[in-house]
Amino acid sequence: MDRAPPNKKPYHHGGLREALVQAGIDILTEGGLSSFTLRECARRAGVSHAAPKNHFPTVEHLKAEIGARGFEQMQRELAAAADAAPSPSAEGRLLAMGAAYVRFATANPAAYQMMFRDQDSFERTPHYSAAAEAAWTQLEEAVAAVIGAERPDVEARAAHAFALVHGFASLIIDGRLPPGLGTDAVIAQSLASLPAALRGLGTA
Amino acid sequence: MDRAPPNKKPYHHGGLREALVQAGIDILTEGGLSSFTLRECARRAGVSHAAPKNHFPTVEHLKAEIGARGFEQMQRELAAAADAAPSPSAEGRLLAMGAAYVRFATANPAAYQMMFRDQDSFERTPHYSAAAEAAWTQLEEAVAAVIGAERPDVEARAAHAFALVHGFASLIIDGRLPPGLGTDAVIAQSLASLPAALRGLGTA
DNA sequence: ATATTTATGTTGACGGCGTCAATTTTACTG
DNA sequence: CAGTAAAATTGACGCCGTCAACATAAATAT
Repeated sequence: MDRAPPNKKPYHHGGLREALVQAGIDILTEGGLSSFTLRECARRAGVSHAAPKNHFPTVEHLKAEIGARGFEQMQRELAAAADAAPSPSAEGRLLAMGAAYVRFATANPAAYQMMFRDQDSFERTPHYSAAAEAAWTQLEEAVAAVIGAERPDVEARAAHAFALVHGFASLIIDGRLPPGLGTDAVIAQSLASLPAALRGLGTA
Repeated sequence: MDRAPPNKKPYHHGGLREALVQAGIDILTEGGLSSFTLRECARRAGVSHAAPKNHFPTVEHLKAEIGARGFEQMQRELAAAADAAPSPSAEGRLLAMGAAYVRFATANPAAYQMMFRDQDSFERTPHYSAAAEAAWTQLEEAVAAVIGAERPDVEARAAHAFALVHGFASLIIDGRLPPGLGTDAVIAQSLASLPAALRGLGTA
């Protein structure tokens, strides 16, 4: 009857694929990107070092799956933040999303790195591609709501917004910002300039 | 007489430390971050795999040195770009530096990654720290020239500018921008909003 | 000049990694 | 109840970074 997650273990393990993903997320949370290892994922899942092969052809496929989950989780948090924005205007929603974006990245630094850093491997799986694309669409729509969807440069303006929040997130995660400059206040101040910057450009 | 680089080889190798750094840069240029290996650096320098130990206690120290060179090179290019700016105003210089920043990162993606990505290792050497700090100071001064050095939020505004260019650079390097959005024109358009954004905030 | 000390490199080993091939165990299916 | 296919184990391979022991060559001291 039951196939994947229930208490019954239909196969040898019963849900190794899912267990590997969860183990990987735990490892990232506990020890950061450098402690992530395929063999350690297997250990935590209680299987031998070669067992993952049946569910993920290479370690990059597992990383891609974890990255996809990260995009999905972030998308949920951004949507919630937009709905909970103090001002329900398009601007208010965009600013709330921007703040939530940086908050997600700094709260889950290793997962965020797994989402964005190609280490090289372009083993982008369909799931990863879809999740990343959905997150991009979410951002693009929020920008379009601010500047008007008919604007021919909506994509370019979305890229601007994306670069700003991703830049802050990356710099904070890598510790490359002088102390005191990665705070919510500083970021909120920078985000405040975003609507004007988005609107003021590209109409030329 | 001659000690370090000349044709004479006073020691066993004569300049292994420098040769390792250069080999590392070559590897990054040719094969990207994932092909960088301490043993491969040693191979290219023509020494055994353990020889680097005498010059760099760990591979992270070598990475830090290469990262430091990257910061120094970038700083030179930014200064040259500012001096060659079409408009010699503070704004013109800042915009030229921003464009040069993204250009450097995309032209040397692996070196840029080595400069910024901590892989974890906080083996920051004095040289690395000094070079990174100098680059930050350069940016801060350019921002101060635009908005006025007496502004109490110069650092925070510099962080804003830093995040924007670093965000673009990172997204492009990691291939996370939809095709066509990493072009010079799009970036120039975003940079154009920077002076107004920097000035318009934080005076409150 | 010779001896000693120090710096530099080599060799070989260690454990950990990702991947693969061969094999065994378990579940599904006709 | 077969027979097949899926899932997992074992053991090996070649890499990697690091270390300890040893060898060599340069600098220094006597």
